Amino acid sequence: MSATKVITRFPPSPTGFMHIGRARTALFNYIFSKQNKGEMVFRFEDTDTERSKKEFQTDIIESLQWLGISYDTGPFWQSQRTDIYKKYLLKMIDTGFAYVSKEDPTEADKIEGRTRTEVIRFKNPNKIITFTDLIRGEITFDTTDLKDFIIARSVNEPLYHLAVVVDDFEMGTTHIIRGEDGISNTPRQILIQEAIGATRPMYAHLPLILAKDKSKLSGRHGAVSVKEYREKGYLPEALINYLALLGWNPGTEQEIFSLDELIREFKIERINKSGAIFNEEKLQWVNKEYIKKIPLAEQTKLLTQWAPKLDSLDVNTLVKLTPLVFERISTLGEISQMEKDGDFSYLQSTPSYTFDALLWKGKATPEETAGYLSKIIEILCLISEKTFDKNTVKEAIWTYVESVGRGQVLWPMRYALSGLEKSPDPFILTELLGKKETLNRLNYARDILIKK
RNA sequence: GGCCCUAUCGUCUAACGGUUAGGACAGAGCCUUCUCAAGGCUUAAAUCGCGGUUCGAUUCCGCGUAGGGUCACCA
Repeated sequence: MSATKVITRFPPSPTGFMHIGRARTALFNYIFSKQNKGEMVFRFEDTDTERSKKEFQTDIIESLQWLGISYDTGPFWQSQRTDIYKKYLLKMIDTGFAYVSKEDPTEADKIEGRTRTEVIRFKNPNKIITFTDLIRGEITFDTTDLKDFIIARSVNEPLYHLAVVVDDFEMGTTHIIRGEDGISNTPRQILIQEAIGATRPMYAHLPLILAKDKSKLSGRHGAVSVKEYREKGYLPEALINYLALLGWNPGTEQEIFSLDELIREFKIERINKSGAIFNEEKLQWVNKEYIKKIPLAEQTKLLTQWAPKLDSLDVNTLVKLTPLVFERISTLGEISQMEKDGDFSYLQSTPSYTFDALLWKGKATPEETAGYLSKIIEILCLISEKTFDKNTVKEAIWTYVESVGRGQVLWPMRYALSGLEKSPDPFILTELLGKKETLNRLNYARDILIKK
């Protein structure tokens, strides 16, 4: 065991919403630091003042919070650290590791009427760099290809590579865990490290999260931001769980992990090397696993939150309705969809329909069906209001139902109560509606059949 | 194109060099069932190709091929 404390970092640039790839990177950094009793630094890489937006900063911070990923130090803003970078730039120029280079104005400069013709370039020693990646092993580059790359526009305007290396050094970063797209940045950064006398951190490059077509996941592939998944009604625990499983597994058959379990089980060397396609169907399944585990009281709260119109129902009905809804959904957003589709309509108002919908598979005649309903009504009338629940109702009518055929009776009964092709079973419906309303609806249905 | 990375079912993946190549999601079928769910059972589905190394390659090596990443005065 090394005596050095593990320090990881999460350094987003606030140039876009927190997307799921970024969230997974944050997650792995978080898990790794936690399991090593280390710390995670959070900083905004906002040296690109043109593209950095406050809105994105807010979204990133909120997403992190929602996911339950905390940091120990920060946030820092690179835009507030120019003095520090300047110090290093000056020193690098002084020691010959960097130089001010005369440039022809770029196209962009010409268009925007700028006349600046100097930048700061890194004096490339043109050497072979080999570094060890915790996930991929040794990776070698010939830095000659990099030429004398630009590290700052001026001493007051540092660019990404310089700022990153200085920050990671100053902040004591021991492990850089980032996406695979960072591999090709590594040799440049190591060169700068060597120039400023920084120690080389450990590297771990995560496989990328891919879209269905195996390309890098981006906006054009539909939902990619944490925010969107939040709005669709995914639980943070589920998203975390799924993201952790993308590129990592414990080697056992366990698939459901709390954040604490992840911190316990995670082994960085068990991370895969190849990119993984983001599969929302599997995410849905994971989400369902978590939704099932929510305590009833909390589920009921979520129910009215996602289907506000249900708020008019009494608490008792809501509590009974909750499990019926939750066994049918995999995201909370589906509750809103159900409300929109009218799946709860029968609870708010008397359904209307025509007589033929009441006939079981169209096989029973209206007369027969009216007879079945009459019999059911007759039996239900005998049950006292106090004991009127799904079990009592079922016991009371079951013998009769069996004698004439389940579908013959139960279909019209259920349809009469809900007015829906698909709904919970007729017994729970009677309980939900209560004796009085149940009889009203059954009578209404029978009347329709008779009038026919 | 240069450089770098990667390659097991449709997808996520498991497999000290020796397994009937395992699991999960999705799919199909069956059971349960008045409907929709839920649940249970069953099933189909993969080692990119060619050479090596080895008694034996999914596993190690090489070469192909394919995919991806990266090549900014963005991060």
